[in-house]
Amino acid sequence: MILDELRRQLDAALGPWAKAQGLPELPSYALEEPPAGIEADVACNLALLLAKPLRKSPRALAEELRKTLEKSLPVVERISIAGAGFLNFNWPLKTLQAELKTILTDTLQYGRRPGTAKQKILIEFVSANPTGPLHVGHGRGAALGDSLALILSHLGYSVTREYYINDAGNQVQMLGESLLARCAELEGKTVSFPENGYHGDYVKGLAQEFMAEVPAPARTLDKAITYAVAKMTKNIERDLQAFGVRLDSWFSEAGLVRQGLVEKYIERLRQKGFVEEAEGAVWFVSPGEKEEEKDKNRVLKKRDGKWTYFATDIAYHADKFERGYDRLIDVWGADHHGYVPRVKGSMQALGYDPNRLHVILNQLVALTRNGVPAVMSKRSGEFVTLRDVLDEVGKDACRFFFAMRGPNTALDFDLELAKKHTVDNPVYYLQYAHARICSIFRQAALPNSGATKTAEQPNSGSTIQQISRKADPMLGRSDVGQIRSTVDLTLLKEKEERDLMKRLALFPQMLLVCSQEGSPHPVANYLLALCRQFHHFYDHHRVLGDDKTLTQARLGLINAVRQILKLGLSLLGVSAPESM
RNA sequence: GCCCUCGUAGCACAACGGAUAGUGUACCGGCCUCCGAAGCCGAUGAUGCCAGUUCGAUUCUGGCCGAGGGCACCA
Repeated sequence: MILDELRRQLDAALGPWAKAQGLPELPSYALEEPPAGIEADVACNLALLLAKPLRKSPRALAEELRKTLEKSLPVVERISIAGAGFLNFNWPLKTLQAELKTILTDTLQYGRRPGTAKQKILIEFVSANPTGPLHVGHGRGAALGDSLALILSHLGYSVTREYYINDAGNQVQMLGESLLARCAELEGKTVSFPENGYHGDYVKGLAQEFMAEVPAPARTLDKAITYAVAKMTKNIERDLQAFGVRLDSWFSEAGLVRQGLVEKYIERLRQKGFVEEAEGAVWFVSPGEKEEEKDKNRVLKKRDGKWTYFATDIAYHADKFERGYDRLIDVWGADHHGYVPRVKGSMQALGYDPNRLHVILNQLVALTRNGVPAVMSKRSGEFVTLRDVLDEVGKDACRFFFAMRGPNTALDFDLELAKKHTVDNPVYYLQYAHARICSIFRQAALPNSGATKTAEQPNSGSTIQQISRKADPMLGRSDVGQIRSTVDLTLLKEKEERDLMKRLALFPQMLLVCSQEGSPHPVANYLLALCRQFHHFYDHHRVLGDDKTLTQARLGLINAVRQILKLGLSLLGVSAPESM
């Protein structure tokens, strides 16, 4: 990507310069998009950063840097100084045109980072208890985790998505008891429903199925638990599928316990001296314990001899490391934030680098209905399922709604509002732009349009057909399939065309930001900007015109927009309809 | 009480410590004999309060006010 190239050239040119100034190395500087209204493509803050160590004014330093760089930045057309001392660069048209060609040649590889394939990442998300259907709040974690996985995959990492099924412990026990109680009710017996049981109606339905499939003598608690968990897990998987989320791996907590992995890792902790027994229970004592870290100390084995969630979680995370992953990403609800230091502490105690574990906390979704807070509890049975919302507002609107926000903002989701004002969701703005471009291609394929008149031209160089097919197998069948001409991208020189090319070239950089910040929301903002520029271009210039070669070039440009748009939307789990 | 996150326009959200704080919606005024008006152009409108660090603070630090969430031998 062109920003990488610019950075390489800057480093090469300024490394020696920095040494001459007595600096050990160049500080890590930013290359970013200047604010609107600045006549430059890339801004660099190097002079501002160096002002203090070199005790010179930023403007004077910028001037010095400009002189040093003048002859050594071939990717750049113009270097200027603005504001407090920004070094601004302008791309020559040919650089942008070359980048456009790169995009058209292989969109699906555009943005891939070298060397990433070697790194194995395990991203765990949703992991809701298999005790009931997913509710809307889970949707946020699902959307976040899935999109992040898609983005990391696109960058080239080897990504595995995993769902941790909490199918051991009190909650599923309670589900089993609730199920048996409902069965007894159906048989006409009067029973007292478990106090902390699951009151949702879905348990009644489950009971009917259970009774139909399992003969009475076999209806033990264990059987009820495994039956209910299996059904609920299947249900969750179906909901996620409808939400466009696919998991690679479903990891069972019960299986972890069964294999004795909890004993194994707790024993390892004990040998390292991090385990104590007190008050009839077994405790974890965090490494380098200080008074203020007391809260990291937690019970591993309860007085009744059962493992706590914390104990199994230690084993689970250790197991993830042992499975050979370089990086672990956990997507948790913000209500688990106090839990992060404990898990990291335990990993450190076991000898794993805690920095290889990244926990992304997403704030909870505050559900309201007409402004009134809606209670979300599986046990009480009062909750709005993800499925309900999907049915009402649709997958695309829902995915985009969650994906366009950073994980750290508590967001309000008003059910009635979401149902009424789905048009408020900017996802339609993006989909409309995509459909509009597809429509132009359909138009271009018609007889008498500027595009098809060139069919007899010699087929030298890349053709729209060839490059489109390579980049997107979906295309090339009907809409651009008939277009055949050499494409001269150097014809693209209007301001609006240039702006579009520039925006397209920023795609890889944007994905890096997502990766660094652990959030897909920059994709949403990027796509909105891209579409705005496309519509602006569309408003100023005709794509299909009398000038055949220009028509071809513009078809190439908007095809790149279309493909990046489609790719970006797919990273958010949103579809890109060809018409709407 | 202690800890975490968040306070940006009527509403919902953006902005690695940078330049004129962006976008969508809502409201107001324009634009379809021409590739999709689910669009475009224009106008109005915002960093909770008070200090501090800095050449420069929406961003970092402290305090205050407000919202949400944690502080289990639950998961």
